[in-house]
Amino acid sequence: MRITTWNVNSIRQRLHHLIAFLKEDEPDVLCLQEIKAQEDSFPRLEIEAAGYSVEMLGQKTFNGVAILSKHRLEDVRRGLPGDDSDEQARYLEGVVPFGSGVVRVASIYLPNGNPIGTEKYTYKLAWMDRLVSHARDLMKLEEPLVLAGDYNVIPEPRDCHDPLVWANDALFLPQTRAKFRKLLNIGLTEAVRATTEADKLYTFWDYQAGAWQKNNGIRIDHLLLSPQATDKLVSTVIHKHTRAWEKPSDHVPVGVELTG
DNA sequence: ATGTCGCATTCCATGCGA
Repeated sequence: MRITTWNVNSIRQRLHHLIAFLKEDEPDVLCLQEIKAQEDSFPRLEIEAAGYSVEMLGQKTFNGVAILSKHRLEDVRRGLPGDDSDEQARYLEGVVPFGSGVVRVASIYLPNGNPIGTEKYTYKLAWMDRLVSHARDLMKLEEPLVLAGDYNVIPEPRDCHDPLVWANDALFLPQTRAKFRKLLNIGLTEAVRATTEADKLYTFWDYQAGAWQKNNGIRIDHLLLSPQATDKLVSTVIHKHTRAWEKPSDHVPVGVELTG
């Protein structure tokens, strides 16, 4: 069973890439972020024609998350608990069959938080607190769990091309990284780091300043696994080649394979 | 060199978010 996450930066602009990726990689579950669409403009029929069911939480213009799955999602949760006034579409969760049971999967689009010193960064930190709280609740279920998405967090200096460039950025501030470590400290395992110690592994390259050509990237798309999922972890993959496609997303897909 | 995208409106140019 393979579960993959991809920030597509507009589902409508990226539909052909998305269909191409589904056909070449055939993930069982694909979590999407930044679909930038609501239900009425989401290309549901094309995706269903490729053999995937669709659950989504959309929003006009910005944000928006979805989960595509070969098997229909059950027990779907739309939105991150903890703040009923939060209207940004950044969290979607559900379960799919896995072995003799299920795996619970979430598609996460964690706030960017820039510029620091503004309400945007306050919102990011508060959102991370809510994610920690909800993840604690999910851990009590003691089931395979994969929290996948664009975390907008560079976990360590080796996860970016030049740490000095990112020193005062919301993606890399000590306070941001500390909150990310809270997720790990409640017992979640970051899948890519569980399978490799390599540096220069990136999942995002800015459109600007020739970042892709210079391999000036950052690793901000992550899959966090509960112990029950980590026990089944076989491998991870960063689908870097998609960044070289014509008119690409600035993020590439990242996937895990679990046995069973 | 504050350099590129995608979206929406103020609508063929500009502001916002990333």
